[in-house]
Amino acid sequence: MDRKQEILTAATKSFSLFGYKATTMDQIAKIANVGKGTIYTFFENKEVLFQEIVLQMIAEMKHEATNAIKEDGSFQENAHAALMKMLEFRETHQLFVKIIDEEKELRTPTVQQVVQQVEQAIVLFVKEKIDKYIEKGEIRQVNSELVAYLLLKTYLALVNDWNLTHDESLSEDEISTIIQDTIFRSLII
Amino acid sequence: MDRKQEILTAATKSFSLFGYKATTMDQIAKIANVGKGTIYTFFENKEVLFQEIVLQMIAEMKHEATNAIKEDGSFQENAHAALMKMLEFRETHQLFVKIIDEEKELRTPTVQQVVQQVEQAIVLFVKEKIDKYIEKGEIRQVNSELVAYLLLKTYLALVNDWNLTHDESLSEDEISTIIQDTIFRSLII
DNA sequence: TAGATGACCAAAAAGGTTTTCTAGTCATTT
DNA sequence: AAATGACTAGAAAACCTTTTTGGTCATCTA
Repeated sequence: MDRKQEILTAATKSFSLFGYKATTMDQIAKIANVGKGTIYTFFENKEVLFQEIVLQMIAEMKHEATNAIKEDGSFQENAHAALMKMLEFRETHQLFVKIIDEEKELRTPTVQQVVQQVEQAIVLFVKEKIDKYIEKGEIRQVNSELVAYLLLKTYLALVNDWNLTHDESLSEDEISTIIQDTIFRSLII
Repeated sequence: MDRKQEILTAATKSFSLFGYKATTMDQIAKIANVGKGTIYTFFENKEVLFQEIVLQMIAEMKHEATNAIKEDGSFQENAHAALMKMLEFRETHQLFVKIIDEEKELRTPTVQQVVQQVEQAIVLFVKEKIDKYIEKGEIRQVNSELVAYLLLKTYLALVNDWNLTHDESLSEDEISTIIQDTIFRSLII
């Protein structure tokens, strides 16, 4: 495996496990079995390395979501499939959970910035999907950006915030059902 | 005006303006024109004084919301009226805005706790209203607590979070329209 | 001699200590 | 009997010291 990939893998592992702030460049170098200086021949600095990894994650999310969608499927079934994929994604990709946590707890400026980028990317992606279904005439003509924003915030509230005030987390089924029953349902003509 | 009310007024003013942490008991005493010791003859401590004020605010919110609702009105019009009242309320009662801000920024434990109480009170109130309309058969049989929770989180996202990533805040009309168009609409049979 | 390396440095963060501030008390006053 | 504000203990802020860490670059190695 080439050194750059070695470093990316090591950094992803460490960021996912310890977060941005608690991950040191020395640590990454050690895990990747390279000298620290080597990292800097591939990545300008820690922040850029982090951003590249997060960008990779966003690409993967898009990929997974896109895969879950059937080109000729109805809005209802595709929305459901994509949502379920995103609920799964969360479980396998700890990085997503970790950075949202760190943004809330530690307030690391870099992380805050990156979380914003992620949110923006997700909203844009979802907005485009909504727009497509509006064009198709399958769903109502709504402010697609606002709806996309609302979907993201709802998702995060149910997935991350609910268990802060309640003993047990919501199951994927409960989350899926409530979103289906409210926002998705309201869109269908 | 009696001393207790004088103190409550002064404290409300100071908490609304500076938040919980930045308000000192000396300050409240000075504004209220009483000796600091006097505060402690009416209120056990700073925390209790704060809670009493917030409890008062919750009562007022309930009062306003209840007033906005017509006993024989449809779900649609009452939901809209109550939502508009809450959007107004926010403008006049800076305390609500302030404590939600302080909970996010400063993480003062007392404030965190109190915000939780407020949220719980609101969710319960909204849940009961939803249940009433389910009974009436005007809206679908949904998990009313979850929907109430979702409404609150949506409200807060649109009112507080949107402008963190966008140049201009959403207008009351935009907020009202989107909530109406999504969550409220999905409930109606 | 091109690419990798880790000792090195400046700057930031953590840790520890002193000073200031403030919630809450209570002896004195009204 | 009720109100007060000087007082205190403990919390928070400010300050200084030490350690850590991101980033560099002279040296090494293949």
